[in-house]
Amino acid sequence: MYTAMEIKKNVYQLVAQIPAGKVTTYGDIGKKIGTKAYRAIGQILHRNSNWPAVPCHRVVMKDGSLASNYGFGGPDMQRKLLEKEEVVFIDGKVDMGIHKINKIA
DNA sequence: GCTTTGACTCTCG
DNA sequence: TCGAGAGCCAAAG
Repeated sequence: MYTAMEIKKNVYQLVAQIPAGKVTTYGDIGKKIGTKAYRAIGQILHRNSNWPAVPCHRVVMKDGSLASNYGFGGPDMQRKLLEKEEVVFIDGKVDMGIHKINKIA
């Protein structure tokens, strides 16, 4: 049983544990914390009370696509940040086969 | 205090 | 293989 604060804390914790050059998906985070509210995670990160402690730019969709409305400068900014992390982009999407984390600590 | 929206994902057609 | 619909949780109006 998680409370709103616990969920947010878990999300921030998991995202903060993502190393540079690696990315994760909302689904993995949701399953990791035991919730199916993948949208809520995105919402939490959008609000992001813990910026810049939480690298929300390392969180992408299942397909590797970036967020639709990244609230920091648009998806372009997010892509730029990931590229600086040595993340390889394929067809405008993150190469999940290399950068996607198998399991979050 | 209730209703609507939102950085998503999964399943059925 | 591609498209549309339902489900979930939290924050804002």
